[in-house]
Amino acid sequence: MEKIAQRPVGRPREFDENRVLEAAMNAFWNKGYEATSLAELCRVTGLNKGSLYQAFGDKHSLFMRALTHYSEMEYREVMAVAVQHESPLARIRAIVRKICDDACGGRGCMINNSMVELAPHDPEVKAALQTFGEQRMQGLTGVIGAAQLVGEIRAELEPRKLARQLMMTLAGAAAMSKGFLSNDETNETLAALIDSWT
Amino acid sequence: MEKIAQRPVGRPREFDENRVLEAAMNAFWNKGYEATSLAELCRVTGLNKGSLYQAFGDKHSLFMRALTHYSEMEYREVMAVAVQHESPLARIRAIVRKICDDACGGRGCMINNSMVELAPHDPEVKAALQTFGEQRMQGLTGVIGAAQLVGEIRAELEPRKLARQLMMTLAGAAAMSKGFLSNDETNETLAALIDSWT
DNA sequence: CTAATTATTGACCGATTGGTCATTTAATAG
DNA sequence: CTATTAAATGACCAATCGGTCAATAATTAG
Repeated sequence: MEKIAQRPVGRPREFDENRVLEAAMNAFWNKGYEATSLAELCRVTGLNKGSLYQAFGDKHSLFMRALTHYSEMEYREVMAVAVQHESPLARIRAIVRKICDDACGGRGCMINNSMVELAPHDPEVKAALQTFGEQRMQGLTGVIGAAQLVGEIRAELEPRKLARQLMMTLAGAAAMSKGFLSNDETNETLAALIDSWT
Repeated sequence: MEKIAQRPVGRPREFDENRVLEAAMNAFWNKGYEATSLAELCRVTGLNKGSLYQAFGDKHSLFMRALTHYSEMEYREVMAVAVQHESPLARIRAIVRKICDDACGGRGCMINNSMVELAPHDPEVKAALQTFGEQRMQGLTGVIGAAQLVGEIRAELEPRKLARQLMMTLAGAAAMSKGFLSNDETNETLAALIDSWT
């Protein structure tokens, strides 16, 4: 017996879950959690309240899904850029450039936005952000260590500390690009940081 | 004729403007603009809506006053710490430590919070933040230059670029201290950055 | 066909939002 | 005293908030 992908019982969904998540993510990314109303979410997703609630639960649950969606999307895109480069240092530079350019689009980084707006008062968001952060810390630490092995970064520096330094500077870039620094200025500053490691 | 501080005509105010501003600042600093309701502002200030509106205008105007109050308070406090040290480099370290410790109180830095939450959609806030930012950039650039003159920071580095680097890292510290890094980790990272300049 | 199951719709809900205003109160001016 | 000015109060407002729900529609199971 072959296992055919048969439809579940009941009326089928008329929307694509990923498209809806994408739309909700963009709304939250642009305006933050509090400033994004359910009416706005209905507008951008094309669904009405009832459907939104049945499919995703309340506003907070939808936000958590959108936040996770963002984290996975961003991670995937950054990895795709990273693997285009051979040397670890070139990978680091490409990763940083990609993250910086994404954040300089005027809406910053959704993870950073959420950390600032919600983390202190929302344990669920805070826990998710810590998970995403640890994931990124490990990735960066790994590639920094690799760069040291091939002599592209000075060996006496501690990979974990450099990764932390980079994470902090990227977080700062995401914030300051929203109202104070230009894309060029942030990119230049990040490049200078990495140069100081070689 | 001596100029006596005579009371103005009409019923005198029953509250101290600075205390009210302080209370409003703390509320906005804790929860951000959108998440702080007028009811909450009345609660923490002890005033009721009518008085709040007559004295400060609408919510947005009150926020601008609170934000300015924060900027001036923080600037004053940082300067007070700075002047306790003789050498420029010691001043830089003290300034950074002070800013970092303030931001690590769980509520971050109100300027950074506002940049993330409001700058992209609120021109008035954005303009104010740019002013505050420029002020700080000039201060940091100056003291970095002074440190170079006495040989505490390598002379080949550009003061403005170092100041930008420091501002970005401090902004990152303010954000990440809200949900990801401890006070010790942020302090250590910032100290390492400054060490790399010597 | 009927029964069962799930999705869609939009009217509806109480609570809260930011904001206004007429009335009262407390002071000075003359 | 009266007139004038300004602050304080809390009732009041329309609009919006997040959230619910009964009615309807679309599908599968038998």
